[in-house]
Amino acid sequence: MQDILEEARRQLARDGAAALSLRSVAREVGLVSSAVYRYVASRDELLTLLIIDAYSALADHVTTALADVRTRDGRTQWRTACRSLRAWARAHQHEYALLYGSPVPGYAAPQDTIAPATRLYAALLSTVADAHLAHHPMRLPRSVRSDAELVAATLELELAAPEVVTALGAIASLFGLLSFELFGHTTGVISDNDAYFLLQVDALATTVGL
Amino acid sequence: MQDILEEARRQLARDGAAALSLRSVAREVGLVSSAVYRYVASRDELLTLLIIDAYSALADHVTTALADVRTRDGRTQWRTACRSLRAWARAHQHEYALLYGSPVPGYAAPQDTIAPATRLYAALLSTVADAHLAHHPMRLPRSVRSDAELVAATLELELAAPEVVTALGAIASLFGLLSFELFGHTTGVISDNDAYFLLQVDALATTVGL
DNA sequence: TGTACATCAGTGAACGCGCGTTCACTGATGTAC
DNA sequence: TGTACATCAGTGAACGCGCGTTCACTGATGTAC
Repeated sequence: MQDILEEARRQLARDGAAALSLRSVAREVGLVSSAVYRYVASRDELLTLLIIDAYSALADHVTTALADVRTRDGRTQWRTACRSLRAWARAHQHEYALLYGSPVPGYAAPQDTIAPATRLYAALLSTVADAHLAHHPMRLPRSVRSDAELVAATLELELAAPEVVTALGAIASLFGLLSFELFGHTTGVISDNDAYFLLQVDALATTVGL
Repeated sequence: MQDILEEARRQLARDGAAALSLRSVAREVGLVSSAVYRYVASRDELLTLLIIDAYSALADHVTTALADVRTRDGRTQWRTACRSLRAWARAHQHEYALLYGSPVPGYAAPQDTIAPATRLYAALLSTVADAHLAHHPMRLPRSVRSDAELVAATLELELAAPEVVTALGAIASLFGLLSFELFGHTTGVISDNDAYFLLQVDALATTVGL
């Protein structure tokens, strides 16, 4: 089982989710194709395992980066989280694409992927938890307000609704920046992706009130 | 040729790029599979045609929406552009995924896709062209500054480098928001996607100085 | 201590599927003298 | 006006490929009496 997962991870990293097949995993691991079904019910289940795996690895990566900086400064934390997120994404492009790119056609993500996915958001939001937003002229519709409050409650964050909304916006921006870079939309436009990313991350920190 | 493209568009819209095959297009259009090669050199070329097509359709959509509002107010323009972008994306999810989601494995976008892709960015940036950014404490590294200046020059925009950078950030944010929504990352978090999107779009307008 | 049985990982063949691409060809339409 | 030839859209068969999944099976290992 360990072998199968390892090989599947390797193939995902090398060729992407679309190219992942039970048969080639079996082949590489020295089994006949049908033997894999002793361990995994279907291709979709394998994919689910890999997705959970990737979410967890990413969350671990960011979490330990945050633990390592040992600072109480929100901006530094935010910067650290963003940089480690980007580092992981660049090192695991296919995994990133699997998690945050186009949904795999015909595959419906089961409930089990939610919790590991949430860990990253929790880590990111925690870095802005002590941001002091001078003033929020943001008037929230009831629906959005209650969503935001639910997020804060679920993640046990001491943030008011407008702050949560702002922070969620910053997270979406972050993934927008990453997806643009990793999916090739900055090619020919941005020459220095490192500097550009850091600049934007700092701008987001400011927007968020850090 | 027209028929082939139409059918390919239809299959792309229905099943996504991954499921698009020359054989099924041929079948549906009433040709034998090899006959398609009289019109299209390979599957990749067909994909390229569809990508160019989609970029153009999207740019058209946003451009005409902008032309229709007839306002000189930047914020209204920005809002209009964002809303029409989102409307198109929601109505053409697979096309959106093809353009802005994970890159198709083994497919390298040729030069021909750049121009049509640029039209949208030009339209978006034009809406912030007369934004007045009170003050930009942004210190730009040389590399980023020259990239930004090149963008402004290429698109013939009267924007200083820091403003371009801010605007590009807003565009990335926009796509981050859209991708999150369309790729299912707001499910269970945001209940009222319409309101949430508009709120964030307005926040971006403010950030950008509109 | 030895026999009978159950468990279980892995095998091998098969089903049925769809794909991209090539190639020699037919047969209708258009063109040139 | 009529014949000879060229063009060109489309055919049909084939190559070679890989896939997910099922199913009856073997043979080694472990367990119970």
